[in-house]
Amino acid sequence: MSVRVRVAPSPTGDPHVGTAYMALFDLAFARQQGGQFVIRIEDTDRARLQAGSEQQVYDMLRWLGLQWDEGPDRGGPFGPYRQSERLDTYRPHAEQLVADGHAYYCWCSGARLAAMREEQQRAKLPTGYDRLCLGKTRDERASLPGFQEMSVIRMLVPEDPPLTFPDIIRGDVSAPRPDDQVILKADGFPTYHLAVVVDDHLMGITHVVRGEEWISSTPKHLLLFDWLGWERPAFAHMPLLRNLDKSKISKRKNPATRLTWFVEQGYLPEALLNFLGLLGYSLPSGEEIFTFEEMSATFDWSRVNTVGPVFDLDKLGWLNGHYIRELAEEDFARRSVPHLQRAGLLADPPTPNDLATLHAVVPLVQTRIAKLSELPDLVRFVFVDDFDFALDPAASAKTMVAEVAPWLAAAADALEALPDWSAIAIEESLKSVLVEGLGLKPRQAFAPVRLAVTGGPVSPPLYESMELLGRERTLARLRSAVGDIRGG
RNA sequence: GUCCCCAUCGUCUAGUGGCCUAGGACUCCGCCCUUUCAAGGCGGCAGCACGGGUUCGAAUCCCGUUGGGGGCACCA
Repeated sequence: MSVRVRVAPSPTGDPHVGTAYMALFDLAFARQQGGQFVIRIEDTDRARLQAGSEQQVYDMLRWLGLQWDEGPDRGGPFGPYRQSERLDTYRPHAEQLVADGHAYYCWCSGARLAAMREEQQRAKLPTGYDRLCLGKTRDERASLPGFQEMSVIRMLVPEDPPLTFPDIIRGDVSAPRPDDQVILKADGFPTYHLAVVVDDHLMGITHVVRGEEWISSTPKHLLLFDWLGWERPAFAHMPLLRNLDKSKISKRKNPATRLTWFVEQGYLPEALLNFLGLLGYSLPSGEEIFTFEEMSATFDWSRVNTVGPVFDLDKLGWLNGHYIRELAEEDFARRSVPHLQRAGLLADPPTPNDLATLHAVVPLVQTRIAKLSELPDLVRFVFVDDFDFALDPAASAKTMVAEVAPWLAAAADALEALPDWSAIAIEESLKSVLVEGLGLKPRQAFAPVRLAVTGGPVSPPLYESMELLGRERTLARLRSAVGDIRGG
């Protein structure tokens, strides 16, 4: 039997990094086994549904290069792949379970259930449905308090349900005894528990890969598989990604939860994918920088950890810097464009002139950033004309003191007379004037020059920057700095 | 509260009873390179939560304690 795995996101907002994490492991396994990877959209919660979210899921997985074989957008032999389009599929199974005595109708109102739960918690009892509706007809129930017209269907959990199961990652795992879980809601939609079991079976899913948070509801699923006479799939409960404080990764505590955030920040998809592969996992070779293909080729469930890894942005930044440095220059330039546009340094579409500037500046900055969003600050000086060293007030207060004015003036004079405007010529000229001529230390001499020309104490290499900037703009900035210092 | 899962440097991890005086990576710190900042090279700080067993031998196996996490919905 061919391996079939799925990722089953809920379209309730920005696509979650956890979805990508599961998808990566799903796909690594599926590709290695020559199996299929399926996307199923779990949109059974109408209240939390968000328009556009489903499309974002596709966009993000595609951005990461995680290609699926079947899904709502591309079809497949087991469709539809959107649960809202499979409503007719779930109800008969729920009704069958009622007919078989494994489930029952319940008319308890939300208010009654909430009150019951509160009572149980106050009395320090385990929470769970009290079976008020069990064995009653609608009419019998209607005369009791806390009744509502629309019924739900609940599982009738037996005294000794199966509580242990083999987990591919963890070995034999046991989980708590479930209560009489609702499987079909009053609005006719299935809950996750029914839908996941029915769909996983009908779609031929062989390995259920999901977060650790699902361990405790697995007995419900086991029961459903058994009642319906279906073979249980294998389960792999992945560790949960964590915030810095070790809690389950969440939007509130961690910006790195939304996949779109990584795009905005200028992380490269290959870096993020590599990083996710490093969380809770390692290659047999010990190699930390690897491609999806390398991960997939050696993939082994026994190498997946049971400990939830903290999502550490420092390491991602290092990896991202590595991948940025690996980029061909033109690729790097191309990927930089949106970030420069967002910063207002580039028009959309960019002018040919700006594009030429971009390509010229790329080699100067490629080793200097960890993510593409750091780019604008580094190259602003070459794109913007009305420029002024006071951009960095702290640095300029410290560096642009009265005694440096003559240095800058001397530098400007020398550069004005320079026959050949090249980085090498600029370097020689400046060194001879400032270091040999005025007897300054290089450090001393070049700090104000850098500040005047690039606007910051940190910049791409100075001579190359000046060459790129051109003689006129370089001289103008040096002279303007001299004027500013002398003018107070 | 209750049930379940988990426990190696700050973080990600290697480690499946002797190869461990616990290895690598990120971060941090130093040095080299250098006009700044990076990149790169070299080096350093830092860990088996604790207590009992089992064993000739335990980071590795067992029990307990402590700590952390997750579940306990007509959300997934």
